Amino acid sequence: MSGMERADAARNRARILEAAALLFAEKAPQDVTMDDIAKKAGVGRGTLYRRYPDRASIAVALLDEHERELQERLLRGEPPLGPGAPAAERLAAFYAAMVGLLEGHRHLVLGSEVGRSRFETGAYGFWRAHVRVLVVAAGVPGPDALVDVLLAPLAPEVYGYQRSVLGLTPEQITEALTRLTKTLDPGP
Amino acid sequence: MSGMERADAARNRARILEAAALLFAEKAPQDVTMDDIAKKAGVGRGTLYRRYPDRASIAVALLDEHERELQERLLRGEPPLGPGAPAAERLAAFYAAMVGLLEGHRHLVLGSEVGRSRFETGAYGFWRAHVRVLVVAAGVPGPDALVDVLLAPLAPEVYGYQRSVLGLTPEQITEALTRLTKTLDPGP
DNA sequence: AGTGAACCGGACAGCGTGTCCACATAGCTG
DNA sequence: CAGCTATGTGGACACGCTGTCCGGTTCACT
Repeated sequence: MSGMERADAARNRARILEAAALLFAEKAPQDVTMDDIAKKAGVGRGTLYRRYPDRASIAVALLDEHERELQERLLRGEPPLGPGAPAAERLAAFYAAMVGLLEGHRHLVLGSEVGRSRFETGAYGFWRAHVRVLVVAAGVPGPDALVDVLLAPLAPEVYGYQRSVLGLTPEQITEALTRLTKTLDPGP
Repeated sequence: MSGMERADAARNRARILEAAALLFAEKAPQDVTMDDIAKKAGVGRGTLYRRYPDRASIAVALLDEHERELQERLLRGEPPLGPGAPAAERLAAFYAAMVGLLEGHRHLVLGSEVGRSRFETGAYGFWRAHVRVLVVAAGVPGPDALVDVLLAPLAPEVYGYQRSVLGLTPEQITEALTRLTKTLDPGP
């Protein structure tokens, strides 16, 4: 069958992912070369390129399950993250959850954006759709422009700068983000 | 004297800047190679590298005067951009001015960030200091984290995505940004 | 076991970067 | 105006990374 993956292929995929995770953890994404990954995983370049055309796809694969879990909770989890709470509270909960995600997997998120921009990743589309629903629910006029504005501070470069250079804590950042929910209040 | 620039050097600097401006205008920053610029300017690679170690420095040089002008107006211009108006209004004026800058020189701003991140550029430090003053003036507790959050939507990638992919107008984007000034309102 | 298909891995060519140095030229000096 | 020196110039060079390609190998099924 074409849907079945051969045993050796599966084993190599696992080794690649494991090696990539280690490398992404120890140095900046743009300094991790495809050669490094192949070397550390003990496979040849061709094998690596067969499945993953670039670094980004590897990081995406590593990130996938974590993002999936959060996406699931947004869609069907308990309020305030899931449906049922007021838009502003859901947005605040989303921010807190995203800070958690960034804190745990910053290098991976950063790695998933090498070469292409974050807007081209599938995940951005999901976050965008989610926040858009909240903005619309709050009755904000012209919601489209606001969505990306609200999502912008979650760019990994911004978070990394705040954490590593400025030395801010996740709590401080979350608090500042929570302040953004004021934009959903009815107003002029 | 060591402070004096030789005439031929000055002429070549002008040719390099002119060539780079044309190239940045016609294609994406990462597709403009140092070779392209040297070729178009009619100088050798060595000459190019002598003054500008990378693409970013060239874009910064091109951007310099535009940013300087805005910085001047922020410091000493008329309210609401300059001093004298309430913090929220000054922030709104700053956003509007930055949209103008991005709209006019998006490729340059983008180009000034190849390789390094925008936080390392001198300009970011200036915008940061300015917004920080406004946030502090508004009496927001824990201002530091909020500053970068407020600055994040001005990242050229975000603006470019909103304009080119989403098809939003500068006015729509400015309006959404203006909504962010609500974060300066006194609150819980 | 035998067979076809999928998979593996290293070699290869192309591209961009950044450095280096022999040569040329500007601008000072007598 | 001619000689001198520091500065500027330009192209050749070596290196590292990318992405592709193909001969050989291994798996899974019969």
